[in-house]
Amino acid sequence: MPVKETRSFREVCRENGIAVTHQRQVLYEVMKSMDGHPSPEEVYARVKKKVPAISLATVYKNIHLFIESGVFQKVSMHHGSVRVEMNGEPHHHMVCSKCRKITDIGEKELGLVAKRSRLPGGFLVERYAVDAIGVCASCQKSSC
Amino acid sequence: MPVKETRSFREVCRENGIAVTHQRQVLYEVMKSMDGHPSPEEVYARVKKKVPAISLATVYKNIHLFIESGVFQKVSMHHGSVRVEMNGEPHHHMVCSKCRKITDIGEKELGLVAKRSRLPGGFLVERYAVDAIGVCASCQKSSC
DNA sequence: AGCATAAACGATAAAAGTTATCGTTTGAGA
DNA sequence: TCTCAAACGATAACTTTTATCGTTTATGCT
Ligand SMILES: [Mn+2]
Ligand SMILES: [Mn+2]
Ligand SMILES: [Zn+2]
Ligand SMILES: [Zn+2]
Repeated sequence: MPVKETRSFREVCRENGIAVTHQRQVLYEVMKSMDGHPSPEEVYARVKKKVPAISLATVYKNIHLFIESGVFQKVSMHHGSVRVEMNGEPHHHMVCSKCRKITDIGEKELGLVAKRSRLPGGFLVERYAVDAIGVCASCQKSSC
Repeated sequence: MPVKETRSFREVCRENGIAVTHQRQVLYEVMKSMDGHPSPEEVYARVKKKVPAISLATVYKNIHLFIESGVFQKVSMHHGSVRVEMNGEPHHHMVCSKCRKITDIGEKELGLVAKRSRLPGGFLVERYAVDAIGVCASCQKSSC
């Protein structure tokens, strides 16, 4: 069973043209075993137990690599510096995955339906925030 | 017309029990005039043209104050450090506004949105990311 | 298996974003 | 006008992320 896991990781690397290093492999397996939505520091703390000499920079570099390769994803497009919303009207956002531009869009234009105020686990909903993630018109034209 | 604006800002301050300082007032008016979703640094650059001696710390402190008072909002709950998603199944998130915990929820349990792949302005949608923002069961019990 | 080379690694400095500290200034109520 | 808590500016400190660079390692080719 570790054999199968190893083979599948090797295939992932082969597909994406990246080398199979010891650090990379342990990182991949540790991350796969983690629940929730850890930060790079949390991943670093975990993987350090198995590879004590690993560098935080290596963790960051490989998390980026995994995300670029589609092996894992980012929880949100909105990490980094805080952004302020001055538009008091309830609305949602279109987020361009190329240029990261955030554009307002009303609920009606979005075609949004069905709003539950209670969700499984007893979660009480105050509001919904929807991101339509894709490519803006300007980035579709320019082939960058 | 500047008189009316001033009065409304004074009322906002009165309602929230905060002092009407010169910096605060200019900051409020500059921010209200800004489109999009600026970062604190962008706000700072703008307000500095009108109050050159203002400190970046003052900008940060007042942005927080405005957000806490509900005058303005944050674009997203997900600023700060990047979080990695290892759950490959398509899903959305419940985000607790008290403890900030992020919990997975499937599309079916959520009640979901309509799926338009084209949005106004020629935006091409790749996927939707929905945050149900509210209070988790644990934070409902504890009255903190 | 041995070799060459590009990629990856670890250590750490630097950059970016944010918060804390502290002495000085100012707004609000008496 | 006077008093004092609140707010301000300057800047140090902290957090998160990226860049740099010398060393090590994986890979493809004999
Ligand atoms: Mn908006
Ligand atoms: Mn998730
Ligand atoms: Zn774009
Ligand atoms: Zn909570």
